[in-house]
Parts: sequence; C-alpha cells; structure tokens
Amino acid sequence: MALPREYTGQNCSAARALEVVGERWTLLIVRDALYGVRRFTDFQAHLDIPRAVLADRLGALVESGVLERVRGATGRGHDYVLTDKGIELWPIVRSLSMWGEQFYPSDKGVHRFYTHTGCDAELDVNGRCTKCGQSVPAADVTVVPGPALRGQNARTDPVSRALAAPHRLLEPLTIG
Amino acid sequence: MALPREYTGQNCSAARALEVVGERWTLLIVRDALYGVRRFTDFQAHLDIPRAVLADRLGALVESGVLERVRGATGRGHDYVLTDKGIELWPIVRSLSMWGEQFYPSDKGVHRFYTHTGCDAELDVNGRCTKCGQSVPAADVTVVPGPALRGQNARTDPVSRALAAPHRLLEPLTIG
DNA sequence: CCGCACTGGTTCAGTGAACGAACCAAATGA
DNA sequence: TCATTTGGTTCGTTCACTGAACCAGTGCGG
Repeated sequence: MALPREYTGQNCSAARALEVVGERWTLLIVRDALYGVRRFTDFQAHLDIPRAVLADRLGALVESGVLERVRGATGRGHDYVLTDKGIELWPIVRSLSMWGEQFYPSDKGVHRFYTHTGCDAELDVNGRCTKCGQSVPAADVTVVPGPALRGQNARTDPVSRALAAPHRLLEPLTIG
Repeated sequence: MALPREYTGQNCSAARALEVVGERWTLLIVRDALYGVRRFTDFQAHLDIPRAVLADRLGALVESGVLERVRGATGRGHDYVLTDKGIELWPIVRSLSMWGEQFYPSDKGVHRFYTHTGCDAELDVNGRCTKCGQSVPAADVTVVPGPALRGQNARTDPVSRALAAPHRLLEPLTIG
C-alpha cells in the first residue's frame, strides 16, 4: 500500500490531507517540486534522503495525483511535474515556511522571501501581496534567497546552488 | 530527545517547521487544540492515539513552546493551552484542511466550514473572508460543522459530539 | 481518615518504517 | 562495444509506533 500509515476514523479533512502529504519527507519533496526540482537525482542530492524512501514517496505522490511522471525533457530519465492538485499545496508549504521563518530565524538573516512577481513586494502569511493586496497564486510568486542562504555554511550541491538565485515558482530549475 | 527525527542540513524554514510539527499526529493535536480541546483524556478519546505517543507529542509541543501546560480549570489534572506561537499555526491547519476538503470531498457533503464570526461568510483558501475581504485571525473564526459530520457514521465520543455544534476557534470546549 | 475513581501518565514486547550502503538494469552516447 | 547516467531495488540494522498493562498523584464521598 502506498500509504502504510493512515488516520482511520478521523472524520476530518485535515487528516485526509495528512494521509497524502503527512509522511516524513513528503512536504519537503513538494516544496522542492514547487521550487522547480523535477529529477530523481536532484531531489536526492538536495534532500539527502535515502533513495528507497525517495522512490517510495515519489511513487505515492504520483499515485495520489500530486505529481505526474513524464518523459524527461533532456531525453534521459523522467521528470516529476506537479499537477494542478499539487500546485494547490502551495498555501500549505508557504504557511509552514513562513511559520518556521518567524519562530526559528537564522542568525544569518532570512532564508527566502516570497514576493509578488509584478510588485516586487513580499507576501504576508496569508499569501497576500503587501503592496497590491491581492492573493497571489503560486505561478506569480518569485522566490528570493535571503542572506542566510549565501553564507559559507550553505549547501554546495548543484540544486542548492541553482536555488541561490531568485527564480519564479514552478519554473523548471536549470541545474548548472 | 523530544524530536528524534530531524531534517539536519536542510537550510530551510519549512524543514525547521516540520521538525516541530511534522511528526505523525502532531498537527492533528494542534488542530484539536485550535478547536478548543485541552485535556489529555479528550485528545486521547478524539484522536484514538496511543497514550504513549500522545504523552510524547504533548511534551514535545510544550517543550517547543507551542502549548503550555497549566493547572486544570476544573481543579483536576492539567490543561494544554495554545501559546501565541501555537495559534500562529492556524494558517497551516486551515490550508491543510481546505486542501483535503477540496480534493477528498465526502459523499455526505462538507465536513466543516470556516466562517468569519461577524460576517457569517466563508473563508477562502488564503484565510480571507469572502464577504468583507479581510484576512481573518484565528480568534475571529467560527467553525461550522457540515452535513458530513451529522450522519450516522459520525464519531460518538464526547469530544466529537461537542464539536458537532458551531463554535468559536480557540474557545475551550464544553464536553458534555 | 480510608478507599475509590479520575486523570495523566510510564513500561514493555511486537511490528513496521527509515536509514545507508550495496547492487541492478535500461538507455544513451563515445 | 563499453562506460556512464539515471532511476531505481535489496537488505540488515536501527528506531519509532502500537496497544495493552501497569502505576501514581489528587479529590472526594462516606
């Protein structure tokens, strides 16, 4: 079974959501997918996750319709691409990330800002642009790395280096 | 250690948040706390969670400053009350819950609506009142049970019965 | 003041999941 | 043809979750 741990008997939509994305690593995989990561190897390099667990989680996410597995754009391998259902997980990732940023700040400063692509203004915790006031959909978000990602204790794998530049959410990363 | 599973090396605020609330059961405990559950026994009855795990999670949440353990209002036992840091988890619980409601609807209808207490209008996925447009803080949310909670397959424990009536978020439940 | 029930735990054996290293196979491409 | 890239699978060890049983402090009735 793809979801070996269930919250049976919980007559609750939060529990249903957690059955899909509540397992260890799953939401970090979705976060990376929102950031543009698409290849098995890239998830693995960026997350330091055991390969068996990654294979299991990717399979479960495809099974549940959050990701889709397509032929790789470069000819080799596959791409794991977010479906609309997966993109709708963005508010969850955003609120998690902003809660962590608020209560566990790095001494080096902010990790990442989320900005409204047109306005260049930050989003608030509810996903509203602090300049124009609109609720910003995932496709209109630009992720801007903060000072905490530039220090010497930053990760040096290719994915982390690609994520150290500002980039549009959902756009495939160009791994250098 | 209170958090036996860490995401070490993840230079990311979402990972830090998941270290605190990412373990199995933890977010369901926070959800219940937002709904007004405060007693060990009530969490246990409502969640069907092993007592050892519940004790571990409550201890970890107190340790991390999400809950506070205070003398029970009724004279006996303790109350686990959300801190401000814990109340700030509401956007996470809300977005999880609404994602689950959107993609895993019950055939009996909606489980719960979240409404703006003054307006009696529903919140959207970003926590804005669909009538007045404001971003609604947790304290101004009223939870209205939907048809899916009223059927014959609803849970019958005292906590579930108390939650089957509309109630204000954060206000202590009166268990009948 | 004694004993009982309520509350909030802890302990323990059995099971299942995560970890990390090694191995494997299909497909490109030199 | 053979090496490399990619995306896995296998397997032994470790660790966490489960469920049942046991335990201790506190109020309260008698």
